[in-house]
Amino acid sequence: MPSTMKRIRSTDAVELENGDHCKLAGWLQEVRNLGGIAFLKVRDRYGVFQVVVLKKELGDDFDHIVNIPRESVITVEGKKQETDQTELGYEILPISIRIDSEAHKPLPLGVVDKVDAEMGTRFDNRFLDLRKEEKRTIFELRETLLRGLRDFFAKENFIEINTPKIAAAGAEGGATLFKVDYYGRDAYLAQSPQLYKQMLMGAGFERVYEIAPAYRAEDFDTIRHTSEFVSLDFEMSFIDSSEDVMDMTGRMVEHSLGYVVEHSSNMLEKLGVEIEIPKDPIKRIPHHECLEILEDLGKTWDEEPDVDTEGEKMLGLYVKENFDTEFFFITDFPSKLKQNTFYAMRKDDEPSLTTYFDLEYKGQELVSGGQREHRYEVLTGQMKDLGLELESFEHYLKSFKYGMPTHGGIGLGLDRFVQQMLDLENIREGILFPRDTSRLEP
RNA sequence: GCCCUGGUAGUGUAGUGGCCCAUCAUGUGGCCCUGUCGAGGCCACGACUCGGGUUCAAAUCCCGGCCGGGGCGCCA
Repeated sequence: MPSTMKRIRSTDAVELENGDHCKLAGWLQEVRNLGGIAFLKVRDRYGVFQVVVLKKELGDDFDHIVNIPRESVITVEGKKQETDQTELGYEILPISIRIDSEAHKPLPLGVVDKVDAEMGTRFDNRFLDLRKEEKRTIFELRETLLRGLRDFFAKENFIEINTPKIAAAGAEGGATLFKVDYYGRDAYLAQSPQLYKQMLMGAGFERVYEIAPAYRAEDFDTIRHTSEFVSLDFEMSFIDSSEDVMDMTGRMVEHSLGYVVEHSSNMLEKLGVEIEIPKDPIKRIPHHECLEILEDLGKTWDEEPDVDTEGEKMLGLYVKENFDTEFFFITDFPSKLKQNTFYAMRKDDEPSLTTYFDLEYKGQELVSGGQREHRYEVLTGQMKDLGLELESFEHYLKSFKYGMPTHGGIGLGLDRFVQQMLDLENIREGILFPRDTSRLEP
């Protein structure tokens, strides 16, 4: 019978003396039955340990043990025996084996099968999919990245905030919002914390950041969009220009990626990923120069020239080849392209341009940000030009009437950050339970 | 929203008018095997997304439904 001995991790058993008794537990990954001897491969979060059972010692129990279905949860108590024939350098000679949870057969998705599964099958059985080490490693690394980001913001004296995810109106005009029933009233899931961040600048918080879900009811079907994603937003006051925001953004990326490399190099090795930490300052290329570069590269446009998806990829390769970096800012977005972003500040000396920028990472948009318009009259003017009803923004606009500092900030797609950092083919790989146009469960 | 593409055993696939009561692998079940680690050997089990149509004949062609994958627009 299992004793009251405490269960230890597979990797902690490495430290035990040869012959020590211990208790380990995990999922029975596979049984290698050779007839008179069988090897059980048991997996916990940290590794895979081996249990050796002999038929001549166990008799009928042997047949029972080797027939435990794969992926059942078992607890093994026994003696540690060192060996150079297993990955962890030891194996367990069991005294008792307890089945805590017998797995049904067949598995809807093999954990260590030699055949791949399609994404649909994998996400329908995500808990099984995540039993694979490389899938779980993605989320260990995602957590390290988050820790690195929070570490940066703490050092820079930002306050982590939480703003409402249900609101009466959308933050930005034109965006597609999910409608919900709020005690009989129409309400919408937040697609950005933008307006709240700005109101907190008016409240005197000076530096805030939020890491929270955002919702977009757009009909996209791509490898870089989901309907629910985690948005990292920061906002800072008393800036001189959007240069201050870009500088902060660059150092944020530099610090967080450096943090991942410093704390999780073993995990990166498991995935075979090498991370480039951007050199500060990150290269800035004005939007109009991007278009010139693209033209030189032979790109043509059917309509108004812009940095479209193809252009982003081309520019990503261009900076990689010419400047040996995976990062660059596209700056000075034309006002025409940012028309819906009513809070974007236009350049005083060149109103056809905004202070807005994107940060591109490996040829994909990662960050969007800039200096916000803090002058009440200018802001409301831009909103009127867009045809917005000022009344529905009453609470937002009020915060601009009684002392609003200059400010700016960014929004970063955390899932995209993970995707690009780890070279994941699809953004969904870095999301535990993704939501897209067709998937609402699990 | 527009465009492309797909749906065959639990899983992944081959087959694109008759050679198919459907290939291979993996899995599952059984038997053999005392050092396996992509274990090996032998045997067995298990499938054409749904509805309609064309045809002597449909997994295969056509129409529609349902469910996926991807591109663009847009965006993080």
